Amino acid sequence: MSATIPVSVSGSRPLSNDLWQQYKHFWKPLSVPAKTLLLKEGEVSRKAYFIDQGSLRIWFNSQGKDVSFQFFFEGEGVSSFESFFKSLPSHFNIETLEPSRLYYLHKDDYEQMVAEAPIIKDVILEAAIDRMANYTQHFLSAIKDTPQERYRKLLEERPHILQRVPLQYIASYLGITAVSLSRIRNKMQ
Amino acid sequence: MSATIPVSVSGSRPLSNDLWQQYKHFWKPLSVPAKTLLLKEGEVSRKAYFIDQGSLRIWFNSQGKDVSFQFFFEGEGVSSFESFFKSLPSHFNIETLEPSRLYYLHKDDYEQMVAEAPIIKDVILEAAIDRMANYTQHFLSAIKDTPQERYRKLLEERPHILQRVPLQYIASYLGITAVSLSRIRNKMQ
DNA sequence: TATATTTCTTTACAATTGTTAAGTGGCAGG
DNA sequence: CCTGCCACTTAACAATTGTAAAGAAATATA
Repeated sequence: MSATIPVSVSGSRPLSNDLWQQYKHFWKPLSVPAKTLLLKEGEVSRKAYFIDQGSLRIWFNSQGKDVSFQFFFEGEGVSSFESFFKSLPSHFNIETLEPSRLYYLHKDDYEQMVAEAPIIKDVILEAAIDRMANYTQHFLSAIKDTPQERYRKLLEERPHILQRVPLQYIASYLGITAVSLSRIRNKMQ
Repeated sequence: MSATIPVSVSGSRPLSNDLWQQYKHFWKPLSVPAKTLLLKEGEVSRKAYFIDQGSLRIWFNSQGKDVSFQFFFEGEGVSSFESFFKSLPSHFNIETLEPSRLYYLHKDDYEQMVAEAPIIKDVILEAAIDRMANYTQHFLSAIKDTPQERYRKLLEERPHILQRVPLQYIASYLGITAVSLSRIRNKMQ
């Protein structure tokens, strides 16, 4: 495994530690082509993923429209947090953007892991709080910034996204149409 | 105390249980007038609040503009989650909208509580995941719905907000100006 | 390489929103 | 009762965005 298994299971930065190393054998390798659906809207998530190579996106269907919600790359963990931890139907689809080499943790193995080492829950709680802070920032940006500002911030803070994610997905992520994003890009020369 | 101390400490529905009842003496009563600042942007939160009577809002300053982020009412817990649990400077202000009767839990007492009953962390984790699901829905609505639709949903799902929160605050919460909200309201007769 | 398919850009027009400023109504304090 | 303050509405105009359709560019597939 070239990247380190992260503490987070839903998109936070990777954060290795002894505890996690101890249980990394629970993570199983998986290689999939682009556009592979790893989790389908409405299904209960039984797996948390870690990206060794490639990229994923989380999206959902809104009145026939494909709306991207978040993008993930090497070294990041991905899951439908609420679905995985609470065994509820997922509101989202999880799909590969590129051919990807992944590791996944099955819910049964996760259960065994926390049964053996309950302290792992602290790690999960911290990850959940981090995730929440992240979503909060997303939401705040959506209500306080214009689409131009959101695009400019994305360009500054996560330029790699622009190089690896189709613009139509980025447009829906910014809450605008592909046409409007194209105009914004044109205006910024 | 007329309302039950909730499991959540950041806005989820109240959810009493034996465990929580056992520690409810840690919560101290506090009565404050309207527009009282309970937590200031940049400060580290040392208290989590529970609303017995009245209402609160979380807001922040964005380039001189007052942007409301969330509203809370009787029976709800309120805190700057990340600030309280991770002792980081808060990104938000917490302020009363109306004269309010509150209960608060000091961070020191919270520490003692989880030291005595570590299982309370499970409850916190669940609350955190609930919060996250909530923020997620907020964000999704912000990128997929028009301001009209968001206003219509607010009217349907949380009509009490319209009756107790000034429209200017609701406008910023919806990501639009007070003028635009007024037009939308007018258009919907 | 050639062709097909997908992605992105451009255009024109309608609809929505922001901005600024003026006007209306309610409410509290003197 | 009056005055001032605050919240909300309305108006006019500029700017932005959505929609639909056509065209250009890039990518995939044979």
